[in-house]
Amino acid sequence: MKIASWNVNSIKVRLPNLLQWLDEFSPDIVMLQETKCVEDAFPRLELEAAGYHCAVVGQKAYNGVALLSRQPIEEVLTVLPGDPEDQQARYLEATIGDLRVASIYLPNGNPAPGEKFNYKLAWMERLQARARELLSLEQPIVLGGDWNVIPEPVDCHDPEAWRDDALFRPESRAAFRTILHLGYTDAYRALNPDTTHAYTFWDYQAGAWQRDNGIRIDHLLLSPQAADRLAEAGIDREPRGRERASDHTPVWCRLRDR
DNA sequence: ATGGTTGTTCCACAA
Repeated sequence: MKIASWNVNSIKVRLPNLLQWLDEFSPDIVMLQETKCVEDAFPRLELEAAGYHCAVVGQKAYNGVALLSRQPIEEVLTVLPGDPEDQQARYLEATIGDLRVASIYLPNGNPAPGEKFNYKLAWMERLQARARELLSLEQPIVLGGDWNVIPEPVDCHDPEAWRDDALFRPESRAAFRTILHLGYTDAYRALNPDTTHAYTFWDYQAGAWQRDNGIRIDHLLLSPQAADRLAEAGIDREPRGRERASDHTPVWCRLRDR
């Protein structure tokens, strides 16, 4: 069972890249972020033709997350609980087979400090509460997505350049650790404890890709029942080097069948 | 320190 997460930065622009990658990589489940379209504009027919069920939550122009799955998608939750005022399409949770999965697009939070940073931290509090609730299911869970958090200095090319950024500030990193400490496992880091230059995002600007000036901000967090089945984890850099690439590349893991 | 890029939308904003 291959599970991947990819911030595609517009599903409309990236559909050819996505279809090519689905064909080559053949994941069973994909969490998508920054689809940047309303539900009705999501290219459901093309993805179904490629063999995937779709669940989508979207809004105009910004945000938007989706789940793709070879198996049917059930018991869908389209909002992160905890704030009825929050209108941003950033969370989609569902049951697929014996798994509970979520596609997460965590707020960027810049500039920090400020309102956007406050929103990020409040959103992380809500996510932590939901992550704790989910653990009581005692089920394999995968919380995957663009977490917009650089967990450790080793997860960026130049820590000094990111020091005051919302993705690397102590508050963001602490909130991420708090979720890990509930009992979740960072799939990539668990199986690649010493790997450096393992990035999932390279800015479009200033030749960041060519200079490998990247950051690791896309993560798959596993509940204990999922971590027990973790067989492989990696980052597929190939899509980032293609024509019309997203600024993110997919992160993935493989869980053993039970 | 600055500027560099991409996407969506409407003449900026988000990343």
